[in-house]
Amino acid sequence: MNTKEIEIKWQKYWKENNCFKAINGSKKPPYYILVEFPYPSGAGLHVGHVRSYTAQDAKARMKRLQGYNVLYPMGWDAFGAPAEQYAIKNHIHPKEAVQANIKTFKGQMESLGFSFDWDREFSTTDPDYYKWTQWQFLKFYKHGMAYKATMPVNWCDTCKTVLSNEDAAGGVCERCGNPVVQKEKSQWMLKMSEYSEDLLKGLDDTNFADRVKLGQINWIGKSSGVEMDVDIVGGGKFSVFTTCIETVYGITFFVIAPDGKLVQELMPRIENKDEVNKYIEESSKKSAMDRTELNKGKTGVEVKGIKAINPINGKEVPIFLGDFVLGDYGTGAVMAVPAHDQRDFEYAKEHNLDIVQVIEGDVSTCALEKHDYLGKGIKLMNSEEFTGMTVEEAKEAITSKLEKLGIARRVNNYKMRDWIFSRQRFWGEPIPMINCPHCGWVPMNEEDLPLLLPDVAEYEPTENGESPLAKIESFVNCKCPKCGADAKRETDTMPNWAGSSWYFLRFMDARNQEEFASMEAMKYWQHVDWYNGGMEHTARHLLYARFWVQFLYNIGLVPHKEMIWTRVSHGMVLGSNNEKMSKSKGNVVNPDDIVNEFGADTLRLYEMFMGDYEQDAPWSTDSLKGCKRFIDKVIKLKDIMTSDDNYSKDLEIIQNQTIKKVTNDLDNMAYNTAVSALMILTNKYQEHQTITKKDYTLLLTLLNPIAPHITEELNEMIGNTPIVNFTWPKHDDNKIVDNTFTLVVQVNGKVRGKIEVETGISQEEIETIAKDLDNVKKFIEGKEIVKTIVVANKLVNIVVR
RNA sequence: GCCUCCAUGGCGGAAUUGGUAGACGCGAUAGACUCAAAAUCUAUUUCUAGUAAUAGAGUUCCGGUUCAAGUCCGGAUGGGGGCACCA
Repeated sequence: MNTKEIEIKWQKYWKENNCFKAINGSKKPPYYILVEFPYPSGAGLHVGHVRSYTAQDAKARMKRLQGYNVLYPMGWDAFGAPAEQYAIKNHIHPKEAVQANIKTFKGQMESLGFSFDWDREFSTTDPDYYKWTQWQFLKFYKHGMAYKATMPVNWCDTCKTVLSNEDAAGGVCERCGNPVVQKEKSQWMLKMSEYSEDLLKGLDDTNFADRVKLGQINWIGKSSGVEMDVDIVGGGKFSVFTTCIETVYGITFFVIAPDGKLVQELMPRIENKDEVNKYIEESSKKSAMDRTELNKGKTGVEVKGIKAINPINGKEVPIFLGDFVLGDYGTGAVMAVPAHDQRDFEYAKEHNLDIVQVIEGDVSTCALEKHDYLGKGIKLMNSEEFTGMTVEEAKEAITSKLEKLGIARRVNNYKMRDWIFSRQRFWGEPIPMINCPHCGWVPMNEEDLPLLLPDVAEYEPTENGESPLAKIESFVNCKCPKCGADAKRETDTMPNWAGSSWYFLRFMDARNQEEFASMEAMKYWQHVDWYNGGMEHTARHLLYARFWVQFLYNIGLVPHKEMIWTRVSHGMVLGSNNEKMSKSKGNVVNPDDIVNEFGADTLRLYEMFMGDYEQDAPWSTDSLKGCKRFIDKVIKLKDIMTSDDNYSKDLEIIQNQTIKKVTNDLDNMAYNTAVSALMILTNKYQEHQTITKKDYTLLLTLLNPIAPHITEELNEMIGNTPIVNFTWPKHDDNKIVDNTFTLVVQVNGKVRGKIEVETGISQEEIETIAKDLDNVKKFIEGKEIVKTIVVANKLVNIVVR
């Protein structure tokens, strides 16, 4: 059989008959299946894409046969640094590169027969789409959720560009190898931290797996503690946050951030200015992650001439600069209790500082930390009136006392920070803000959107790190929408995350020219039922998207606070050497080659069969061939088919078991076992010598979601109407259990015999049969039977002594 | 460093959630068909001993709970993912 011809034939049939069109407002129950839309890179579709798209495609195809109005859309996440880099390197406008790449991707997807509703396709780079991304940014701004702030960025002075932490790893620029410095930049920020609590609570309204929820919870990073004011000798004060206020008597120094405001305020009074400035200079070269690593957290320098006062006992203690404290996180200062915090302990040893123990236990070699002492009834020491209280009592009593003194407050602290929303890049959505010399920052009028990216070829980086847009005068110069004066546009663009934070809403109503999506459409679809994507996106992308949706909900623009119900993450397809596929390693498999040589159905089937969907799996062409062999077996079954239009009676049980298994497995993303069940059914059919038309049709139907082309073709050849119009089969619970089962007989938990017995046999009968087995007798003879445990329809365990 | 997930034959993996470890597939070995090869079909395939029945060992390692542990608990080792400008 010519797979290529069959594939093209059915792909054409599906397209011409609008088989996969989702209808807004349909009477059928809605079912929204989503895969993360890809970034259309020049490399073309990856076999990893094929894995997740096939998985969701199989689910979509089954759900349609089950009577659902299925929305399975596809689009393009095409803004971002890679497209810009590609453009600079190849002297091609990113717009053109993206268009060409999308064409390739789409052709590849079509060749694999994915049942996307292409009528809803869009790219985040379409003005029709980013108009609404900009419109939503204006909503953030108008509701006080967007603001400008000065933030440090990784800067490469050679490449004249801002770098990600990844590209700046180890303090050197990934591209040119020169040292990376920290540079202050004025950036647009979204007040995501305001949503910390809501984003935590919202998880209750989702069906995410526990580990996905945990990822979100940890990212938000809530901790309850105390914020305490600390006076400086000779005037001034700062505050610190701690979750361990019970150790307050153990403070022997404070550490403040080298990049914070406080050190600058204190500068005139600092005696060792040169030393301090040198340290500030050094730490500005390190990224946040390098700074906070525990084993590197011991560098620091004392701020001489200035002491802080421990508010609980009035003791004067030194202040240090330490780069493990970040200026833009928390209060930019921490209290240090070396006896009860390992990092402080090591810091104290390194800098010869006092260690004062305030909780009972051994602190001679390392700190006694909170996980060592909490919840164990351990008592305080060296803590004035609190000495002798348990840690838990003291926590409360000390907090109350400090509160009464008016120098401390109970607060919740969140790790999650505001979202840095500016990028100094060309290839992103322009931020629709105008800086007027008289009015300050003024939002564009909504009716003037979209603010188009200028259609010029000047996207190379600027000398000073401004966005390439800053060089384009026709873009920059404009009139203030408020007063009409000459003004200048914001030249930063949005991060790639912006467009992907709400695209799933647009798919619900993709051609709407009046709104980003109508409330009616969003109410009809309700939410994304299954959202599939990569592991690497389960924390941040999902959090950004949830934040965006919650904001839109709060201003009345979407119907629910959470618009994504279930999130699943697929494992990667690795190269056959078990490493990530990459050109440099030469282990890349191109899906086109596989489709041409083995057919789309074989590739789809193999990728579903290769392993647990949520785990990484290495590519194996041998295993792929095994899947081809399976499809050939299914084709050959046609030769033993009779025209009998009933099911074979003796295949009833295995058939009903397979229906149940495949249906459940497709629902639960257990594709590898669904395929395995179909292989077992096929093997049974083969042994059976003849099968009826009905038997064969059932197999083709169950296999159809995974291998749609060949099953449609075979189904047509045996005279049926297309499977795409079928109703999905249902199993009969009365026909999945055999009337006998294999009873497993154990003695002391070890299997000593197996015997075929009737289903539903009584406990007494089972015991009698079990004890009568020769091999069992050997092991129980002359021993006392302590007890006998029977598991219904499964096993019996005789415990002897 | 912090958070998190994972670890089962020669290989990919399965195990109804505490109840037969190794389903299904690959590979390998032997046989059938063939002048031959490929394809296909049949049989065997966790390890050790045994012709076999069967016995012993066995799910990264150490320990625990239980009649029963791949599954639950404690600890260790190794690997993947995330850590805020790659997406």
